[in-house]
Amino acid sequence: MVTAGKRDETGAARAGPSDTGPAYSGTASRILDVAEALVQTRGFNGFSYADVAAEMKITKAALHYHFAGKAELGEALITRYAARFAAALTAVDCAGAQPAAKLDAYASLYLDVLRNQRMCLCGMLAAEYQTLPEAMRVAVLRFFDANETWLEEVLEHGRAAGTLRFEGTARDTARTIIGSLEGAMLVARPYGDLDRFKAVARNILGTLAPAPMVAAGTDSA
Amino acid sequence: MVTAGKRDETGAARAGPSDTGPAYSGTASRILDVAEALVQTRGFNGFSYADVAAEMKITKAALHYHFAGKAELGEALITRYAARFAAALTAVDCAGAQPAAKLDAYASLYLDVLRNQRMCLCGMLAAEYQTLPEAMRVAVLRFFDANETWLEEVLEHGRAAGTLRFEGTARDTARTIIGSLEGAMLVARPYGDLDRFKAVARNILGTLAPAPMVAAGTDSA
DNA sequence: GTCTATAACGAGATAGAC
DNA sequence: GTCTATCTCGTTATAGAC
Repeated sequence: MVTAGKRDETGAARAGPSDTGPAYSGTASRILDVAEALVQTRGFNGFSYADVAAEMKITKAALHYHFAGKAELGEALITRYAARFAAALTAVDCAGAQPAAKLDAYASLYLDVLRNQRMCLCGMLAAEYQTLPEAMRVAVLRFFDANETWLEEVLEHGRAAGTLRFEGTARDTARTIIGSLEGAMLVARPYGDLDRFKAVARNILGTLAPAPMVAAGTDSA
Repeated sequence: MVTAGKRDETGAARAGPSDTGPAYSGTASRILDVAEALVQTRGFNGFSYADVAAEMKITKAALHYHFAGKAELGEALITRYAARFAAALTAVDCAGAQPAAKLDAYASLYLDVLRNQRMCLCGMLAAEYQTLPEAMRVAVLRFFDANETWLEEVLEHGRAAGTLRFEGTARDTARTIIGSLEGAMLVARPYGDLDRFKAVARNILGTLAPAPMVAAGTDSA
């Protein structure tokens, strides 16, 4: 599936105690880092092997050794990104905070991406969806599904505990959160304005809980 | 709204009594139609002159006669799209409905785009922003600015009349609406699921007014 | 694991005929 | 206003040396 030619020659890159996904060699891992940054800023159709090779100071041919083609590289990018995101959500769960605080933490993940002047990888790929190879399409949808599932559970727990209030289903509310935060990133990034994102996140999450959300410096609520 | 069908080359394409923007020749207008559809579905970096020429059954060279380069074509696309969108908003204003109904109409404009399995032109370009020529960048931001200004006024009027309720500034709320609807389109399109968009729109607009919104056939909420 | 070299193709763009 | 023909460049990808 991922076409990492060989395994690590040294230690490989591991995340932690729970092993998620394939481990890439140091070079393959760095290729993914560079490609990821390029896709998140320029889009999958807006970068080339030449771009990655130039930034890494290796040749295009070397890239093909690690990832047979752009499609395989793209697939690996999503898989790694999704695994990292899932790990971040698990970390939030393990912190054992209240549902409302979990939603704040969720929004903070988006904010961190935007801080690096990047778009969410899968949000970017969602825009280019029609041009993507099938394997990438499937992976993109799975990413959103995973987000939805996690949010749904947080929302249900919050509603059961009485700390979150919302109309309609938890699923629709989860989809609203995902869509709104993705869109907030999409629009805020061209303006280079973090506050634009924060204002939307505050508005969205603010309707779910009485307490102020997301790095709320001004406590007008 | 958004993207009319085909016009004959003798009549040129006019919107109505109030003339907005430059009038294109029949051919130029059809080029814009085809290119618009391609950008909205595949992105600016996901289509080529060859694609347009093929669909129109003319040659690439003919395209260059009407639009010197891809940058100029892109600029013309945004300008026309923004003018059409502005005209649609003016039409909503002239209908003289209540603020809440205007917001519904606004969301319907997005829904119509999604119905054609397209992304908002400027939402798509926002994703590709970093790769766009300067003139296109400016035009994209102006589109969002115009949306924001219009929504801001609707929101202010609604709040003054007591038919809309929201916390914070009208500007931040306007930005929330834009971001949320753009993001809802972005995510709903890959799933090919209109309901996904509707659910988000209902949730977002529902927090602003007591009445159900957006083509709410079932008022069970 | 990385290189040189190159194939094979498509991109945006131009010149000049009709 | 559209054509044929061509140019130049960048793209993905492969073969084979080191």
